[in-house]
Amino acid sequence: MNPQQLGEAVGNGLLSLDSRIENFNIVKGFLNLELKKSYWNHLLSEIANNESFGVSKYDEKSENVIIEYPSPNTNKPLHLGHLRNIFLGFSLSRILEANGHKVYQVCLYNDRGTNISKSMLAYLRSEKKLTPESSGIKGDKLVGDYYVAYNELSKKALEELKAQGLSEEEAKKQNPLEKEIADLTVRWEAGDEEVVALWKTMNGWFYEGVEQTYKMLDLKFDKFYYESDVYNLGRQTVKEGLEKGVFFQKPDGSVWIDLTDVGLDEKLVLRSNGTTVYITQDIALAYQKQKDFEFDRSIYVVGNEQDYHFKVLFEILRRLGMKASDKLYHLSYGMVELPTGKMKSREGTVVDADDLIEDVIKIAKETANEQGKLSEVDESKKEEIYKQIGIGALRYFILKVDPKKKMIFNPYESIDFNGNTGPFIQYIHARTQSLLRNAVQMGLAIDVHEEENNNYTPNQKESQLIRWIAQFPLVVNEAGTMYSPALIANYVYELACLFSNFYHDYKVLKEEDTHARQFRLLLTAQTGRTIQKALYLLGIEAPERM
RNA sequence: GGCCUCGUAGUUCAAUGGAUAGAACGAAAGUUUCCUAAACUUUAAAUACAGGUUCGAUUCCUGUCGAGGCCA
Repeated sequence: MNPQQLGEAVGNGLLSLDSRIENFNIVKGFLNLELKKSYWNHLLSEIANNESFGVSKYDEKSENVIIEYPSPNTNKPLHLGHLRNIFLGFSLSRILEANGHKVYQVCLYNDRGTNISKSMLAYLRSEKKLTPESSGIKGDKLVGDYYVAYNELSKKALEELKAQGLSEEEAKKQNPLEKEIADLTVRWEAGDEEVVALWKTMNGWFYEGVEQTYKMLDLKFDKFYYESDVYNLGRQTVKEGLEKGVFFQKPDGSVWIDLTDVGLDEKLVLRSNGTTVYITQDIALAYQKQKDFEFDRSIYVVGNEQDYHFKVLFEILRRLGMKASDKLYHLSYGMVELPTGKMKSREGTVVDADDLIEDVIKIAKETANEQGKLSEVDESKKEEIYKQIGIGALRYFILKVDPKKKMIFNPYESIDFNGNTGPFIQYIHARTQSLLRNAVQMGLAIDVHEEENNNYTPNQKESQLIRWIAQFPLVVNEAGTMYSPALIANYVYELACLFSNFYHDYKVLKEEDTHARQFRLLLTAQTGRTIQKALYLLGIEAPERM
């Protein structure tokens, strides 16, 4: 039997079995099925009558999912890279909820160590001893300023040493500031009151500042973890691991795990002096999270420069026999680079998160004013819409890219409001809402009953649109299993394009055939609803007008 | 040096191993007495290179070149 004959046979079989099929044809070894026109009316009504379309309910298949992001260091304010992290974590939380899971969002603050010591030292050395209150500077920015000040102090000290004839390396070794940092860190670990008090104060500034940024982005965490709480944990786990034979001890007393059989290395988990290392803390935190949330799945949103670290961590947890250790996932995303390359704080090329947010809102406002939009909306509402559009543009721009891939962001050009952008999709949504408002004014009600709509035969653009809307639940599912908000972004852009196309070619409210008008109103309502739901999953607001 | 990503129009991004590689920005031309022109319609423009597997490869494998990352 050749492909043509096989196709005929299968096609004829399906034709007799499924009443929804109108006809079929065979092209280049592909069997294409043509559905009956009435099928589309039926499908549209079904979607319209489904309250929870695209959203799964919590049931026996649902999981407790814990997702950790963006886990900043407390010595520097958030930048563009954190924004990608935040947008991904936030969107993925919503996507997993839509898949029926219970999602807990947590944030780990890396609040100790040499970085914050540097900011503290610069503060102690400064003459003015500025605080957020005295300076009016946002807390996280101020701590960051001190961090930068430290680097300048350090650079100056190095140059002085080099002027005395020391080599680069020797100067680094002898840098008195490095010793002071080490000293501060030791005093902090010993619980020195003065140091701990300053540490608390400066971290406090940071939290106050960064939480303003979180609020701007609608982030709400279920729990905050602090490195200072977990850094000393993990010894007990190491001990148990030794007893189980998962770890082994070297003659100097240090504890290791041998992962060479799975292509990784030998990894240190406890130093010979009994202090923990980074990964020991992560092991401890994993157990802490299990205790706190009894998760079935645990997701870490962390950049891809830590791929190796997470491979090792997950392998260790697996061997320790932690519950749900087969459901650990590192959502590894690529770096955000500038056209000039990587962001470097030393070269002052870091794009600050707050500044960027402020800029995009400003651009949204200017664009709206230029085009004379929103003239009939009152002032406070306008500001809210500018914010929704600006931040929507930023979120969409970053989320539409496959998380795994590194992306290039040009602060001056990337935020566009035309084309494949957040505002375009928001605009199409606003149009649907405008149509529906006008329909109400004209006294037209939308009828979702199938039999009413059956009197109309959808054209090709309409059936295409319905077909695409019907895909939505599948896409939500796919985005969840692939951990990829980009799939939702691509989906909703296509949806907006299809509607825009339909809207351009056909009248809705001015259509004289009442059956067609009713049908199109229902289609408009369902398109609007689906765009709104998809944007919600991306963390993007859908304004009623713009 | 070892390991891990990645390489698609001028630029930024798409494409479960499937049909003529799809958009957007930018470039060129056009659409407004018509439900929002942040829109719509045309045109030009791309799979780094060389092999292999397959009926079929942007996708999988090998090598070369190039970019980035992790480890020492």
